[in-house]
Amino acid sequence: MKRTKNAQVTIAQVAREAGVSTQTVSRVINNRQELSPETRQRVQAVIDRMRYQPNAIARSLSQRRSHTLGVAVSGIEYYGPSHTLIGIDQAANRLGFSIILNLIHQPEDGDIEQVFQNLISRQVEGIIWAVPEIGNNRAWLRKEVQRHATPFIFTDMQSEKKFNTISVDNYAGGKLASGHLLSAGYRKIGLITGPQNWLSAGERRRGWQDALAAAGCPSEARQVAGGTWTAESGERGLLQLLDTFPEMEAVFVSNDQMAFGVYQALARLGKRVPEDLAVVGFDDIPESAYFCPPLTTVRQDLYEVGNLAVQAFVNAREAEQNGKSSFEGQNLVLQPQLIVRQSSISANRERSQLANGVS
Amino acid sequence: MKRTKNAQVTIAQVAREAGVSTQTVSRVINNRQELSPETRQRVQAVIDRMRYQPNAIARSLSQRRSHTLGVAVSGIEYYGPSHTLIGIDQAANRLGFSIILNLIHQPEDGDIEQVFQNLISRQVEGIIWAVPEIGNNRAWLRKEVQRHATPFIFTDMQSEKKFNTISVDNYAGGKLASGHLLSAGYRKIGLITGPQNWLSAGERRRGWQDALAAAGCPSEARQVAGGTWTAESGERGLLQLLDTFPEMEAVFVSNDQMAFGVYQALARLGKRVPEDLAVVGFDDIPESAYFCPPLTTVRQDLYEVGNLAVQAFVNAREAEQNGKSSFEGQNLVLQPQLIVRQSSISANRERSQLANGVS
DNA sequence: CTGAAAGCGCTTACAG
DNA sequence: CTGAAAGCGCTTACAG
Repeated sequence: MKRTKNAQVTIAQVAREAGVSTQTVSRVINNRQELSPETRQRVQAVIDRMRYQPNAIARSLSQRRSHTLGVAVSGIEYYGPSHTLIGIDQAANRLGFSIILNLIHQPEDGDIEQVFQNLISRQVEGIIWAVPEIGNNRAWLRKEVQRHATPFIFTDMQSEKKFNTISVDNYAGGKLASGHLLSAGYRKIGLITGPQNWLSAGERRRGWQDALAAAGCPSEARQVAGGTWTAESGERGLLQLLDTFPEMEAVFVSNDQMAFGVYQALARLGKRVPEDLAVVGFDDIPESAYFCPPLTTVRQDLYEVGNLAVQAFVNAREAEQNGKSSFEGQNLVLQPQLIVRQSSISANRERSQLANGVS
Repeated sequence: MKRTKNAQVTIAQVAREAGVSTQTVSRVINNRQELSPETRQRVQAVIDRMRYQPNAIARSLSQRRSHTLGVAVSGIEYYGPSHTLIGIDQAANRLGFSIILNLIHQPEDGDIEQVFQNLISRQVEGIIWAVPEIGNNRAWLRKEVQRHATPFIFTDMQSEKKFNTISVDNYAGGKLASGHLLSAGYRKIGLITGPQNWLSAGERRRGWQDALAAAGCPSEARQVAGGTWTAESGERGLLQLLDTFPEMEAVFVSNDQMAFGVYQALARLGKRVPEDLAVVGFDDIPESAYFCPPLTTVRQDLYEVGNLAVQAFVNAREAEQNGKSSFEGQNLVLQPQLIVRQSSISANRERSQLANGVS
């Protein structure tokens, strides 16, 4: 009586029970056409009665197709990566692929190698690498990718001919944010960056720099504070800038969470946004519309990045199967979008002198 | 020249190349002891040269072990679920398990069934179900779980003898939050809830209700506003309460994101926290320490829930293997922790009359 | 210490 | 329309 539980029912058992061969059962579960309706029905009945579930692993082995996609992601506790993952998951499901997930905690480390090998040995049909390019944690990976036939899609990587990349144009985003402040009349614009070695952080910084340069505004080192994406670091960054760049009129903060920290620090000091300091963020997290005042920011559709990554996988796969001569990667760059709210629009355009403490 | 890429190298090819049998190669890659050092070395050299990677699928089939864990999660865009997932991932990695991920978008729907079947057919060795119990989306699941031998761990579910559950005591959390406000001297305490049909939302509400009842305070319907976990709904909830419960002195908001919305709405109205309204949240998201003023909230260690879920899987598995007579589930309940910050402590304890608009 | 044989649970040509 | 045989790439007893 103990065993109400399924010991695995196999195709052979079903075949015996139904009085047919195993490949007839196989034809039923795979919905092949060359089958008499009666046989199909009879076998199906047995399948249902025995609650037969085909073993996907056995199927994978004989078909040499795992119906599986390897996904490596970092930082799913943040808004962006979690949405990319959601996009990947939904698109993969639509195509009937399961996802083998690997969260990368320290992209700088050698566990990159282990994750990659594990995915390969599990015979994933493709790999999506949604891990920020930090420093050169990918030196090893690049070589390996070219050695394997498995389609490999990079997210968050500089476009590069030999690879498949889907990314958001962070440089353009940085320019957009800074250009907006410039055209609103601000000239003394500070910057709070993301972690030094993240590619996206660097690109946003470059965008800021070039926009300011193009407008003939200075962009000196003292106008820049280094953050780590957290609200806390935003707060620290602002305090630092208030010290090194007291004449600051506006600040481009490299993500919304840090912008939140900036808001809090300003509130504590009795300063107002945007009258005392205009603020622009990056990401457009859901909360930013509810900041007080609502935050001007740069929206990037990371969910779409996930979808496109899966699409790129499909494309790469087909190319591979059609024996495309050389493995040419495709590079897709999404343009971010400026969302203007009140944090960057001082109604009367009289920028107060933050330096003088007039609040 | 085209094909620099690996066509799959098999154990047979390695064996032939090394002049040994396949099971000798198998012994090398599995690090078995009964092997002469020379043979091992020679075979290893061939493995390295040919870049042989064992096929995990073939191995799974013959071993009848997938080294795989099925994980279903909802809402990874939120703080809690994403941290649970991180906890699961890390613990699983330590044990050498890969994760097959399924994001559940509409827990109410029948896709529950499909996800479950898919996981089973992929021969996962266990399933962690980190999907909130909403309505009775699990009626079907419960039956199915008992039919299969695969260990099944529920997160976010009411403790129940027959199942393995790991959860946070949301009821206690609600009591903690409300009790704190009561002992700070507040009597007129409002509530903004999470979505009606989420178990955790209901539990927090029950905690609030019982705490108030125990203190002899009213907890009428007009003191409650329904939210949906988002900042936007928090804002709406507050406005509603201001209308239906104007004498309100304090409010327990069922998560920090909604509390954030409450802050913003109050700021817009020129009201101050906690002088005009004391606020307590739930979750302790990283930002809440940077709210202005810092938010009193209830911390739950969802990362730990993930870790414990994996541990519970290991335990259930061992029990199963040792043929424990009946499948007795284990129920683990984590206690949340009150984090007191400034949003609930009015220095001079003079509660202003929000109703009168004296701010 | 090493190998020949069988088997894991399916599918894929190939016959008929 | 249906089945006997071989094979996917490993591991597991079993010999020796």
